[in-house]
Amino acid sequence: MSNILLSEQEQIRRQSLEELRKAGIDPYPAAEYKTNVFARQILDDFNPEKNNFQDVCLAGRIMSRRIMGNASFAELMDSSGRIQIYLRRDDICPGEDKAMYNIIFKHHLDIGDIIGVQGFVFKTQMGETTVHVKEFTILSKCIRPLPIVKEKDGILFDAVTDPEMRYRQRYVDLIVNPHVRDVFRKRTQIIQSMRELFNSRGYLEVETPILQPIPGGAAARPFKTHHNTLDTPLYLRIANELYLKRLIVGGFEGVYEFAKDFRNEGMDRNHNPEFTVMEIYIAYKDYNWMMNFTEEIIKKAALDLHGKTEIVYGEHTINLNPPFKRISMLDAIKENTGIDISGMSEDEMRKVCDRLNVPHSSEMGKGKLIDSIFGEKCEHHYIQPTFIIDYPTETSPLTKIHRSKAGLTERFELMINGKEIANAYSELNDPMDQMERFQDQLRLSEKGDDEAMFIDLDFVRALEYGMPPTSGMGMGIDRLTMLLTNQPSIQDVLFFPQMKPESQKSKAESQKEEFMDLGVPEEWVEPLKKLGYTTIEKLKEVEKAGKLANDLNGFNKKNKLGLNGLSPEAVEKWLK
RNA sequence: CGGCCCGUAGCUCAGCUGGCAGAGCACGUGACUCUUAAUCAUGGGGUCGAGGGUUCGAUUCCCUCCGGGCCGACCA
Repeated sequence: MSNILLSEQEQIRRQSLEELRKAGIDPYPAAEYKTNVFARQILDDFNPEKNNFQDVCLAGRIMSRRIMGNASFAELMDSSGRIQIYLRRDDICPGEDKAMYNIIFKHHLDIGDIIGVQGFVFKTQMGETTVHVKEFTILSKCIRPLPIVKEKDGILFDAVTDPEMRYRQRYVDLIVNPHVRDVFRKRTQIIQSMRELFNSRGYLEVETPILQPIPGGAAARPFKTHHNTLDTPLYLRIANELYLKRLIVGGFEGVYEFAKDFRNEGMDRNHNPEFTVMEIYIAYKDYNWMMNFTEEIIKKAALDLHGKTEIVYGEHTINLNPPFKRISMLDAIKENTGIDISGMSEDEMRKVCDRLNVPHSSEMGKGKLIDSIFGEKCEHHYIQPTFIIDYPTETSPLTKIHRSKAGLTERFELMINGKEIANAYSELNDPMDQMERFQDQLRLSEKGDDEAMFIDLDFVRALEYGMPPTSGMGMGIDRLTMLLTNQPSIQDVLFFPQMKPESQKSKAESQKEEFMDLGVPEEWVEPLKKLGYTTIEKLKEVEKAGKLANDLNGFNKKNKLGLNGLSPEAVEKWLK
């Protein structure tokens, strides 16, 4: 009875559903439907001279229909693509009873329904490879109208473009925008490509805690939650770095994890509160080795995806063929600003910041100032893949001190298209140095730096048992996927990007129970609301009960609700 | 958090200085046995995001709120 709040098209589809049931057809059958082919295989391999595909069975969603009296064409979309199907009344209904075609197919099937078809493949006069259907089976009825997207030669007409619909109802986006499915297939291919490489080297894929008592391994604000039984706070991980290094201490030589991390910070085209990072740690290696390995990972992913290392992103063509440019952070600053800041004091650096219009504040040390200059003046210039190496110690508390350059660490970030794709170190394995660095972080935190790292004493304890020299690297899978699939926003490479919750009802609308308290029968509440009486206040403003009763009875008749008529006296009682 | 923009039929979008809410596709009915953005005829479908204000009259002007986008700030 809630049907009256549905759109006309939804009501019609629900009626079709009932008609199917009345005709003895289950619109949601339970049985397995055995198919023997996908649309793509037919389109690729059908050859009229070979006369192949003469007994095919496939299943998919009806995406368009062209009915011409006693014959019809439609398009069926399965996971592999779209193929045209052809139905003739006298094939579907060989006997006297033509209902299966005339009634069921023509009137009770809609765009969006999922059906199975069995028949043979042929080419139409227009040369279109088509399945001539001898029998069809309804597999699932679609009772909500699908946005209609027409297609001609790969061009979409009236495509669904509203970002809100695309992200909130990704299932609709995936149905009507075929290229979207491709992006997500490629995302999985990228991960597979990396996993293959790591497994071929004998590295172990592992899982580490998402709920952590101390959110370590990065500088970021965490999501906080609470465990009832332990009565203790827990945090969603901002990184898995410290746990993976514990495993290296434990004796594994190479470990990696594709990890969901969570950061309670802003959202924009490059940031989502939850995101995926691949982190890998390999014993007895240093960051120089890791640069070579990173080149190999990126190159392989590009080749596995595109068969070449040259990719297009927006207006740029980017070449992912190694070797990538390597430049130290200080040289990068010199390259982009013409200023050599090496050996400068903190005060001198502040003057440089002022000259370059780089914002800075009093609690920033030399490291942060360098970081800031690089971020403002250099980072976005590195379109072609570039390793920025040797970062200041202050901003790299988990990284080994540089073997030869004072004040710096053995760290690199890989920049592509002006954005960080990967971050790696020669891992700090000196437990006493690590403890001091944590204490430095604590001092920063006390000064008000809310992104300073927490101290993880158990991690220091692990290092005290001895961690082999190790190099580790983290790579942003979402950003890498954006890059390799030419997508401008992180929302386009996440199936379900974070959105504000949809508000269900406007607060102004009165609840059903409030109307029923006034004596309105339950089944009349929705007709009342549909007529504009959305609140009990509006109902009480009504002066002529007779007219309202008349309106309601008229609505009842017009929409064929089949409700018992209302008397003016009954309506009069609601208004008191 | 700040600036700009958007929200009208299932979808894509028009709607001028305020005056009866529109188109294409989709949907209903009818015709049509090789169509392909099928075609032809015909019909129905709207809380103009929500609430308030100004006005004789608001989809249109003003305010508040909700949702979304872009840019910036902050943040990896």
